[in-house]
Amino acid sequence: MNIHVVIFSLREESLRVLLAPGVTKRWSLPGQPLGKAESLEACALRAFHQQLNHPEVYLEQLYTYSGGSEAGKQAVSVVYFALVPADARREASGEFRWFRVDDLPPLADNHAEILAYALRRLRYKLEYSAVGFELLSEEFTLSELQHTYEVILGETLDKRNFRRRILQAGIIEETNRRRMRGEGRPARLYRYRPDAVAEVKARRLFP
Amino acid sequence: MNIHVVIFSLREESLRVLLAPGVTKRWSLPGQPLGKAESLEACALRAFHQQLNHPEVYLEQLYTYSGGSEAGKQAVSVVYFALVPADARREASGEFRWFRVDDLPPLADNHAEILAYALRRLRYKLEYSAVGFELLSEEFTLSELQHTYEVILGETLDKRNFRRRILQAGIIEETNRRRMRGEGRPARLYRYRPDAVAEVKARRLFP
DNA sequence: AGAATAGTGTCTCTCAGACATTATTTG
DNA sequence: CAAATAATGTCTGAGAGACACTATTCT
Repeated sequence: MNIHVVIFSLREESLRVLLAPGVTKRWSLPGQPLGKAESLEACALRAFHQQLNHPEVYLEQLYTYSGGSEAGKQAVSVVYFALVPADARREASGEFRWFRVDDLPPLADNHAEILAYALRRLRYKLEYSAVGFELLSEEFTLSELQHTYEVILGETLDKRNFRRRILQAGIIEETNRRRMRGEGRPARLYRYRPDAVAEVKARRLFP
Repeated sequence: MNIHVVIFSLREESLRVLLAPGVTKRWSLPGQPLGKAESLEACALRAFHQQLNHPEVYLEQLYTYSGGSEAGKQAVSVVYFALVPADARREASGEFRWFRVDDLPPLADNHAEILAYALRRLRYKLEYSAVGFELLSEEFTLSELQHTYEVILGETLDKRNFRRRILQAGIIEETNRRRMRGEGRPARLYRYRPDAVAEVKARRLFP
């Protein structure tokens, strides 16, 4: 009875997933055995923190698989997926690596299948929920948000339509601050509306 | 490590769920312990067939819960939900009962929470997939299908809009047969398009 | 003929998608 | 003033929802 975590983040202009090296040449999803009297969520958090030293995580149960590895003994694995902001760079262990989701190494067991499903679900959720924000820091520009969507969906979006839709969805609000990057006109910073954040958090571990 | 199944069906004009009597006065979802080297799907089917002797089932993994019962030992439960056609009346065991989802008895453990979630998911899926057909027999009239939707969603729908949408979704097709009930004009019978059924089945155990 | 149920078409309004120009800042 | 990026509005077509009458069968 194990927990595995699919950890997604945006690094260097692409969507990436965190993998740990296996005993053979295959990589695998970070995982932990479920402790006695430990909840699934607690164990998933533990598996996450084993790799990344970041307090804020979006964590959601994905699917439960059976028969992943040996045929002799029952191997049940509950898989979660996690989203971390791009600025969460404080890595803990040194053995894992971030891989682009479109350029993966050979994977152990059925982890390729799991990852494909996690990616499908992430793309799907992006369209009907506010999950995209979980990959950005607390304040962000609309261009950054749009770029996040484009990277995950793998397609370009129209700037005006994107802004119209995201604004009238009512989940983000303006701040008075701007991002001065020195190049071009400074962009206004936005953040999630606190009550929208609350809604999302309420659904977090229990979709 | 147990499997539980939320079994929905339409009986007597309402959506119902199959429950088994517990040791106390509380009822519970049908369940089975996961056998060594048994897959989750196989065990869910077993739990289903323990109650109902019906070959065709729509079965889908719902969620995995931990810590349901005792605090001392780990209690993990993988929950599936099942849909059976209204004409599947061949019950096996005699102890369970069909309860209306809007009039439930006291339930054991966290089964009320599970059931509420299963119902939410059923309603939600109804809107974007062809899941409604799983509750009807192979051939059905559009009025029967609409009635199914109305009972599950708990609201009435416009007849013309319903027919337009369901027909142009392209998942059902006419047959040459009609349902003669003796009252009123006979209704044309429809069935799922075989290839559309294939699509749905392919996604069945792996949403 | 009457009761019962099946079956059908139109209009309006909202939302999604295509599309180009102006505005603000730095060097 | 040139370069870079941010910000903004309109038109068109498709789909959703409101809405009432005709058709077929049985007794």
